[in-house]
Amino acid sequence: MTVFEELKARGLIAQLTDEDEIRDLINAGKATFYIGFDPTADSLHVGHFMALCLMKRLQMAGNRPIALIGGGTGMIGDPSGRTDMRQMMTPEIIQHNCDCFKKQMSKFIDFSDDKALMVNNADWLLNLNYVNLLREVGACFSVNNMLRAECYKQRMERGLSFLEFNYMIMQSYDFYMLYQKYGCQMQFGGDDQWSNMLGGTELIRKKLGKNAYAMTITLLLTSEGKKMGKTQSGAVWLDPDKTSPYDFYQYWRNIDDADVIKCLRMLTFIPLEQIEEMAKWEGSELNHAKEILAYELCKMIHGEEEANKAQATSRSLFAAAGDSSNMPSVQISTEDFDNGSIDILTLLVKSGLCTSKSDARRNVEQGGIEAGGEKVKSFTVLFSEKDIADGLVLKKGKKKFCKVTMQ
RNA sequence: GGGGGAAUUCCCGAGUGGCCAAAGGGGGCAGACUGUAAAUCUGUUGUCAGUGACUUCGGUGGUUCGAAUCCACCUUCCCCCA
Repeated sequence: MTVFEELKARGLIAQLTDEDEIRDLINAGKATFYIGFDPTADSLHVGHFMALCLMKRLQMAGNRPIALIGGGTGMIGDPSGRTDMRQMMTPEIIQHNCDCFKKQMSKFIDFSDDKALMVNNADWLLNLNYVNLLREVGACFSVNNMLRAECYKQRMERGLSFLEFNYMIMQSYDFYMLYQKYGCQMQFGGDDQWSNMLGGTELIRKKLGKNAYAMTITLLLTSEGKKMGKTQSGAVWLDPDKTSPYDFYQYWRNIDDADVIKCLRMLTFIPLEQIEEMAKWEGSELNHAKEILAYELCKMIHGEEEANKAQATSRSLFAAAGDSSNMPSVQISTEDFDNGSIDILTLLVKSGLCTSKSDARRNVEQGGIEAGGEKVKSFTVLFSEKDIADGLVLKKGKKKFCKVTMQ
């Protein structure tokens, strides 16, 4: 199976400018392509992961990826897929985020011997001269067309600043530069990037008279049409300090039945034949597929060791056997005790399971709290240092655990 | 540059002097049922020393016994005209 066929079979491809050309280029394994990443946070998240996977798959087929960090475009902010204006970020934050991205990506993509490149568009965007830029590429963009683009249309109702309107031009300019500097013929990205990417291929055609191609990856949506990788508390991060390997594992372990197979196909490197086997599983059997998904992804991001730990912890907590050594934990010190004891509400807040004492009280009242395997019946229950010395396991609801230990 | 409108709790959105910690919906959390799923039903959803107190309705002042609600100024956003 060729790379292209595989991408297609996995359902990764959303739109392409020219299917035949792109297929031949990437199957030949000699192409240079790029994917851009805007430094909107100090860690990559699940949304970026799809793009990283695509890079890896293509790299394994011999192609050369360029990871473009948007140090320059980040100064503007992409309006695509947004209903409100992005908050402007300071140059310092952007720089910091760029550095973080770099670190995470190097773990995943092989950048040795120029097998992949990492460049920052700040290198050329920040020094652009306004009038020169307008004269150089301004004539190649039709405002009429731009306004027709889906990503701007959505914003016509709520307002779009000139700053953000220029984002497409900056991104197109990137492609134009990369084409000239590195012979980069293709740009890949999320499906919400489609119009920005077309801007680039158009620009290259108009300025250089050359063909360049664009392909978008299917956005990973849940069966309910929401973006995957978002939780109530925000994105699911790849940085273990922001989303612990255990939480990362649990996110996938708890995924909807309807989404498991899709995720296995799109996110893992498990051979398609095996995935098709799993697709036949039904009912509670699917639970096993979820475990596989969670383990595989955890292994890819955090390494085999962490994946094993996360799985062991998860199994032990839910199967009530094995060790609890890797569940989320907090340490408290003697100072947290009042007269040698600490109450359950304080403990719940300290553990991070509850956001406030009111919240903790409500959870206790509703019977949602267990401590050391026993349901907490009253919010006045006290614990001594001795109770906690060996590690007290708190449980909120069915799935949230935290082990409290003494410092 | 001129004119008009808006800002309410996590989000949407009601509230136009006391009955407002603020309707309704969404989301979240918890309980029941389950497969660590979905759907459904129930409860809950500002904080704290919980039958009470305290802080919240863009900001700052003011009127009033009493303000999310009235007045002034400011900030931000949207719409129409140029």
